[in-house]
Amino acid sequence: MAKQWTIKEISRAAGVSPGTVDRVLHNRGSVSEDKKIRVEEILSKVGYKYNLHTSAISLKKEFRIVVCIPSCAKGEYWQFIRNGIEHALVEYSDIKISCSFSTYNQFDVYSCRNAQDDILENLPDAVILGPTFEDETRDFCRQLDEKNIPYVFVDSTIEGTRAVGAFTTDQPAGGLLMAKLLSGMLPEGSEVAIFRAKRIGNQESHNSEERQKGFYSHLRDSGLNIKEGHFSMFNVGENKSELLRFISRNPRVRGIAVMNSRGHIIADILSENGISDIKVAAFDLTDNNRRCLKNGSIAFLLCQRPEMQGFSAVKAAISYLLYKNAGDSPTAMPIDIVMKENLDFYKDFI
Amino acid sequence: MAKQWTIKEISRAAGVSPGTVDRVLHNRGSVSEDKKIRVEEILSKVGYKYNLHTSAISLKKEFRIVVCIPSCAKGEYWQFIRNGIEHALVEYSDIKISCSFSTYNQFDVYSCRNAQDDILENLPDAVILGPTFEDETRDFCRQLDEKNIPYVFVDSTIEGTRAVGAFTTDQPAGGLLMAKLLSGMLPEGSEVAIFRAKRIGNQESHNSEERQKGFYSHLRDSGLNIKEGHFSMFNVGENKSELLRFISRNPRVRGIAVMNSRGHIIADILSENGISDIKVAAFDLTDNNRRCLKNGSIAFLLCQRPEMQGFSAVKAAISYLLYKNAGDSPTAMPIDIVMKENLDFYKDFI
DNA sequence: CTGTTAGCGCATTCAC
DNA sequence: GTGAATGCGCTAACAG
Repeated sequence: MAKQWTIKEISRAAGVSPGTVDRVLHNRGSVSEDKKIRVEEILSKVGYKYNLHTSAISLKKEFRIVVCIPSCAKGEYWQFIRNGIEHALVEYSDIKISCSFSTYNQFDVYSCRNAQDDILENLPDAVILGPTFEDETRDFCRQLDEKNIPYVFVDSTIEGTRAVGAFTTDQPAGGLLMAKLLSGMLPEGSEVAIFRAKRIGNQESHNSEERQKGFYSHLRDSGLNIKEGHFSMFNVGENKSELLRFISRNPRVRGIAVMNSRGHIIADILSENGISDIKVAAFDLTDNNRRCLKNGSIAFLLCQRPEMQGFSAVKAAISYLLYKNAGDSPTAMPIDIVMKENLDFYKDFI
Repeated sequence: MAKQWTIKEISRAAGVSPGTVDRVLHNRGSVSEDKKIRVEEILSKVGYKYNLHTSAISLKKEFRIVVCIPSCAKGEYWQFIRNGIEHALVEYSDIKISCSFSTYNQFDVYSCRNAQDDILENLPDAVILGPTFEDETRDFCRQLDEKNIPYVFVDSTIEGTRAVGAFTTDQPAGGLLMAKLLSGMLPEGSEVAIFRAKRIGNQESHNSEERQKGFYSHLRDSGLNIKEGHFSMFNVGENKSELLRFISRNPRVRGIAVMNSRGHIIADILSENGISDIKVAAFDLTDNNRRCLKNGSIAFLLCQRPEMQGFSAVKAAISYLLYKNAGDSPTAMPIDIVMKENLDFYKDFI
């Protein structure tokens, strides 16, 4: 048990007042060079560690954090990130933060710009950012930089920005893992198919693309034959006929890898049509995917700890706001493999 | 954002002093019935929530927690539980707790009894318990109950005790998952083998047994042929010849499931002897297993979040010590499936 | 530049 | 039975 030093003790040891130590700690200036050095020496010698909570109670200011992420229905991916954020707000409820959400439609650039503009008008103390549109987000970050507003990424990060934290998944690694797992559980001589969502406009989902790269990088060597299919996330009606046609044209396909969280769309069609010899894999433990995992129509899911991302993002924001601690490189979340047999244990965790 | 009510505000609303509110909060008595009711009404109406940290700073008492777990080498399972505990102590360093470790040899009942006796002499405020020997631990818990010392389980729990928290894994589920995953990745017509550690004396590891039950429960239906093998965790020299003999006698075995964390012992022998067509699976992400996963000699591991167990145990102990919050039923950790491809992301997480 | 001090939310002691 | 006062570690405003 390392002893916890207090500011008062430090000040005594340095022969200065607590106020001076506080000034040194916060780089508030107005401290003579020699005293500053003396204090800093002791500080590092005893390994002084801030007390997040006691310092927070004496803080008058209320920090305003705004979260800019896609809106989504209950039980979908972004909802779990949101849960993690809200969990953190409870965990850190002694720290005076007000948090508001500025959500946008992830398929509509304009709604995203609107959300970002709102934030720039409000000038919060920090923002948590779930990026969907690369260019817009990069632009937004530049403006936040100008205004000295710190931001933290969840889900994925945008290169060339100066975030104070980022909690993401290595998407190519996810794709590769999916390729290996799925191909490993198919009978010899099978083919795999990769399924991607058709998107409105030409905006292609960045995460899906990255995953697909990883997926192909594994199967390039294995010599397995890969087919490509598409489905719609909106015009669900047409999916059935299209999928059945795909299957009849590619009778040796025994595994379908869905590059986003909509595996349940494929899985439901298959099980409704009594097709049980094709294994489906997808990403994220959404409510729908959970259901399909349970009834066996999805073989496994790869999950990226959305709650933990949200939780960590809030923690990182607070740590920066209070102590200017910026996280170094992005933190890659574990990629959890969830199957019917361990599904029940992935619940409510951060 | 739900507003956080303070004791002072509550007292104003109830027309009493802060001291009175505190007395009803802590059931300290010396409060007239009518005031008590008035305060409790407001308390529940506004959903008053303790502030763990601010209440801790004003607490004079230093809580003494002692951790009674098996000792182990660096990079082994119990070490990670310990890491989680130490992580929590840092996270909650604003709360005055002193934590000491009373470790025992997990293969020696006497050392366990000694560790427990030490604790009973010291009379700490709470103990965190990693049970190995069932009878001894049950007895120990009974004595703690008598002395009103709360305890929290990590790793596994003992039936019929009154722990204020337990963070464990569903071992049969782990065994079942291993059976499914391993058998699913073997070529048709293969056999699987289950390997268990020979133990000193007749004390059999409870966890291994539970896992084995789960393992068999899956394969009973699948009709797969299961062989049984043994290895020594101590007399490692004899393992090689024994394993090679086993393999030559059972030439169709293509998968070996090791029911504890010593998969690396089997994996190393196999790879040293150029045997690469047998997949090994085991439990826990120990340093040795990590190495084998990396070099491909282990196919996958099932892991039970030891750091999180340790972390949660400390949190539960604190929550009980401060507010008498006892966790309801044991909390089952997720069972993480770790393979070469997602290995790198399972590091340093709680 | 520097020391002093009030006050954050809470627990506790001490008068009344 | 009850309220007022004090102190925990820390920040910030203020006086010197």
